[in-house]
Amino acid sequence: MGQRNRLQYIILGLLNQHPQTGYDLAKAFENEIGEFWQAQHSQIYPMLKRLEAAGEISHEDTVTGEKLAKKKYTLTSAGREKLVTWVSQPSPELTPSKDEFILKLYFIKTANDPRIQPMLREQYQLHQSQLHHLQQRQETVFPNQKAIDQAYGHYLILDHAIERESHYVEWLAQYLEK
Amino acid sequence: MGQRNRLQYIILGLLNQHPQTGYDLAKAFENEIGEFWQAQHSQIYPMLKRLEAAGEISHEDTVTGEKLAKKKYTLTSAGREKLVTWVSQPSPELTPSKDEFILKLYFIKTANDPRIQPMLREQYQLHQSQLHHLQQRQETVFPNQKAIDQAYGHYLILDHAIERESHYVEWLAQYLEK
DNA sequence: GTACCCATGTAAAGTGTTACATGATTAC
DNA sequence: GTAATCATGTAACACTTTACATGGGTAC
Repeated sequence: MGQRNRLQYIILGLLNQHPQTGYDLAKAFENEIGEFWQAQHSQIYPMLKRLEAAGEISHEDTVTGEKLAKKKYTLTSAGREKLVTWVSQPSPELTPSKDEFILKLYFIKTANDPRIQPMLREQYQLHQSQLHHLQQRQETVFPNQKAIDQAYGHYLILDHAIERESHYVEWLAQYLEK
Repeated sequence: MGQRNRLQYIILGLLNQHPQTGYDLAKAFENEIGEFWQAQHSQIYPMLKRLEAAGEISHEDTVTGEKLAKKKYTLTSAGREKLVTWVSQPSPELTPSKDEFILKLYFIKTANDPRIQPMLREQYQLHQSQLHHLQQRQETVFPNQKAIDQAYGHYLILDHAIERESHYVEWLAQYLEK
């Protein structure tokens, strides 16, 4: 990963939805898109500066209350163009993934090793609760067809995340002893 | 990711299966376990030095042909202990994943955007061919029950990878227009 | 008044990729 | 002989996380 600087495009994409602050972006990386990309604020703020220096975004200071200064960032037309180009480009590479639990299983040689079942149970609970969480979010964010139509992309990735978790849970259950 | 130095444990786990060279390890990160962890030789060789300095592995020089020197690494008892501890430890965190294609979908707002179908088709082909590749590997590596019993962990992770790809493909197909 | 969240930033350290470098062996 | 693969290593750079640092706003 890395070195292709995908983060910049994701920030452009998020800002294209509506102008937001760095703090808002950091929240988005925990919620809406957290299933498929992560970034901390320490990575976001410098990137916003870079994008602004490159003329792809601009900011407006807004003041809440006494003097809390926020920087609300917006795409420039150059930024919007760059975003469109990125989205239109093919993504011909499989996403590498790193799953520590699955690897631990790999290092267990025999099917009757007593460590397997507790490990499976732990992961089952972990993914089951994540699945519930995602399903609840789907119910609240997309209660009807209209909500889906208005944020189709968001619907797609949430649906994908739910499918992924649900099959992970099924796979675990298959090897769980009753 | 990072900062927990998982790579060291994976190397210990691989060496525990049988003594190997850094080159062999690099190959393993492309093949057997490439679905769930990746590392280049530039990361592996320094790690081998670190592990050896820490007394967790040791190496033996072997010479093939005229003077090709290989370093075959083996676990020490300290290394084996460290590996067992790691495997026995819980893995209570969900694996973060980064999927550029899914994110691009997120930035497309409407279901009838003309970019969606070509993107889905591209990913369909990509994951379909990956699925075939994994299925073929399963057939050749695990032709019978005996092979499964002898490398149960390997069987599990290959099975998991196949399930994952196969559901990814199904998910894509669901949104593909005929 | 205090705990929690909003809000922005920088520094340090760790992890990972690409490129640089070199040489031996094997299959054609 | 030459291309592909085996084999080992370092350097530079890019990316990511954790920690350091600061201050305002809001709910109890």
